[in-house]
Amino acid sequence: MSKRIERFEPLSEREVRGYVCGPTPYDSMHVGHARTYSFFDTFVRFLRYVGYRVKLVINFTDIDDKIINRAREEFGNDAYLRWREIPERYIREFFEICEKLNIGRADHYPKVTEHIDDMINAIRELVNKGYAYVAPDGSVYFEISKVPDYGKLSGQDISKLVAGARVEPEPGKKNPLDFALWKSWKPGEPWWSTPWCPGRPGWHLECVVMASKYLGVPFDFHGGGLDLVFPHHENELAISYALYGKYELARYWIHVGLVTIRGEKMSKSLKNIIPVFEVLNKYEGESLRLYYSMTHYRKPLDFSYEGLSDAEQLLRTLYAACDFLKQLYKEARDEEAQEDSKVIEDVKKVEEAFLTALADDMDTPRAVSELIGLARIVTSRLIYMPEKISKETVLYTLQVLKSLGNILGILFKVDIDKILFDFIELLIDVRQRLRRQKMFELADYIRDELAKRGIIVTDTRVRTYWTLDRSRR
RNA sequence: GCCGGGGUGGCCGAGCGGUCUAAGGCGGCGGGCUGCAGACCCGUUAUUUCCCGGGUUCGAAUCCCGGCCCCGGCUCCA
Repeated sequence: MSKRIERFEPLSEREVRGYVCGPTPYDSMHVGHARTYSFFDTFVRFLRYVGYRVKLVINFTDIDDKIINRAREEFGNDAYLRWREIPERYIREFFEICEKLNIGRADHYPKVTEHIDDMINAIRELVNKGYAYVAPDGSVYFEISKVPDYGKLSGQDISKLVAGARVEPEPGKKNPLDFALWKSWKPGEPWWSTPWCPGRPGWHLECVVMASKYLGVPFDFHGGGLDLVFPHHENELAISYALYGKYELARYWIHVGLVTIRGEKMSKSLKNIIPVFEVLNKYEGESLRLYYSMTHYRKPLDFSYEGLSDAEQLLRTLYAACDFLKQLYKEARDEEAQEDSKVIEDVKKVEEAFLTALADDMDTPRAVSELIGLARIVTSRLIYMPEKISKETVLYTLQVLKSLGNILGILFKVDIDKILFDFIELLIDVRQRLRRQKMFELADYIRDELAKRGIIVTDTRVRTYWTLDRSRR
């Protein structure tokens, strides 16, 4: 609310409760949606890493104009009977994409259609308290002028908003800015019955109702895309003020910057929307995940495949470091060694810097660069001195690399099946023997054939290291 | 019109009053390692500089004022 970066202090000592505005499942998720959910997943992982219990709720607005329209397009006159297929399909897709992007499960995924009664009760209360009124057609509107601070969250001045070009006054509204809590039924639309009229819920109210049901009010953070600040979150805040008497639905509001394409916002009219599945046809979700982390969450992210390829390559470097460590482990000493304390100290420094970066308004780009620094320690120093470090130090380094990567939602495919690992090691050993006997043709053959299978071999003066390319599809 | 967010190297992107002779990545260049190769390693790649013009300060990319430009929001929006 202050428009400033504030120190994050949860309402309760050990637990953080958060609500993220989920999708309206009427179409495929695009790279902008995925950015938002990826960010909050990283945020939650970070909070957990530093010791909080986190309760996260992400909702589905599964009844809405856009869903009805989509159903009409697809099913024509059957839309009335089959509209539920639309949200079902896209909610399924949402979860598939979350899985590919390694976005962890929230604690609850409430749906509007499963909370109609709660919403009706809330509307009744709002009407009784005088914050809402019933229009002649039975629709119920929220009266924003009853909320003194309306506009504070988004920094809007209501007197100026009225003049806004895009406000299309609806009959029955006292003020064009009043918004529908309940929309009266029109032919062909789904409906639920209420004391006012058959119809369906409007946008905004559901988030307040469901957040309060699953988290209580106020809760710690409320998030979503930047485009939700106005009117959505402003209206949520107004509703919660009316309902709970406090102009504070959530302690902190976190809004993720929008994704642009060549500097412009993705939109249907510009036909520049990039659905997540399109990206996932060419890249691993993990690469996209890292790509997101390379831009600070509050900044706009100008999506490009070039940038994504950069991220993919970085990810290879990170995995190479992990794989090298596992091979290094075999060569490292059993007992404590000369360089151990120095290495451990350096690794700890990186870990600290990484966490400091995230504690500073979730500076993931800085965190990424720290993580790369850690990979560099491995690929430029450690692999050349197996005799100077202990197995324990190698394991420790690997564990830090993995767990820091895990906060960013990456490096979750480090483990390699033991049989595969041993098998590759065997081939590497055979190739080494061939090289020693100057049978380079055969040695190169092995290297090439391994490369075709995504195993990249690197000869160094101490050992031949190899890495599995996880970005291959 | 009103309200936000921005403008940093060839590109992406950190930095938010001194440690900036500007992190990190990509790309370029040079080299190393190697039998060769590399998605390996090292070095180098902004140096009258951080959109422009003023100002504050011992000191500014970082703060203030004034411009210019870009993007977004103003009931479809993550």
